[in-house]
Amino acid sequence: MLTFRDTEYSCTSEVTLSLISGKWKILILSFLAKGTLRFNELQKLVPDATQRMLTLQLRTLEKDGLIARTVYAVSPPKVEYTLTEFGQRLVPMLSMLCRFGADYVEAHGSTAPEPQA
Amino acid sequence: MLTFRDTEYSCTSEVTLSLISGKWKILILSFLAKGTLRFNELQKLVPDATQRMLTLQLRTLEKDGLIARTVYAVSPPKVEYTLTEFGQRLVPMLSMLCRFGADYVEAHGSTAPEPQA
DNA sequence: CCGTATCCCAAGAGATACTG
DNA sequence: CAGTATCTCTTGGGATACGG
Repeated sequence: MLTFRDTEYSCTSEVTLSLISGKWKILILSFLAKGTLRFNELQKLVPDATQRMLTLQLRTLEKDGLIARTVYAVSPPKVEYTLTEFGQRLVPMLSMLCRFGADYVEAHGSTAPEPQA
Repeated sequence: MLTFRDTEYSCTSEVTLSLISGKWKILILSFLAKGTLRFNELQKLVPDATQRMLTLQLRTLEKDGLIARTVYAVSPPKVEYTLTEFGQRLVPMLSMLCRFGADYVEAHGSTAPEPQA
């Protein structure tokens, strides 16, 4: 049992989960894992996220120290997002989650494998 | 992009997340990783979960094939829960999530480490 | 002992419109 | 270009009571 930022967790793994749960966070992190991106590039890569949601998720990731936001004082505005060192550390974990998920879907995908007749 | 059980996922890691997100699932899985448990044993181990919530989480985990439920036709009733093979496979991942979370809390815990005076 | 049923609330997320 | 501001709706979870 631990308290972290006014929230109670029964295991530190729940802290990790709280960092990456959010409709578009995994997608965002995956793309940023390949390199720095601007806001509108992310928008194109995650077209189903509304501008509002994309911003919200980015703000949370930034506040949590997983990504860094750099604003260039130019016109038109230019903002870049990158993974922080901690964000980088997350990448191999995302891969594991991916692999497990893929295995799971393959095993449970075709719902109820017919017993060989 | 994939559809699995009427839900859209942009990455298989999101499938994995959906399997383990739930207020008490990680805790339940962690305890079951150490061995089979009866319902009321779980209740004592997870006292903050209401009976209803505990049941709900267990039902979901069962439906998702991560735990198995065995009912013994005795009086008073006796029900046992165990990890399935797939549930076992989850265990090392939970450990990784734990370790990352612990690192994270340690690094970000004492909010703004004072520059050594 | 091991649940289910009902009611309620708060957080997360979508749609849409506006701005420096 | 890169955001805020509202408003609404759905979902997860809590409280409580009852049943085989």
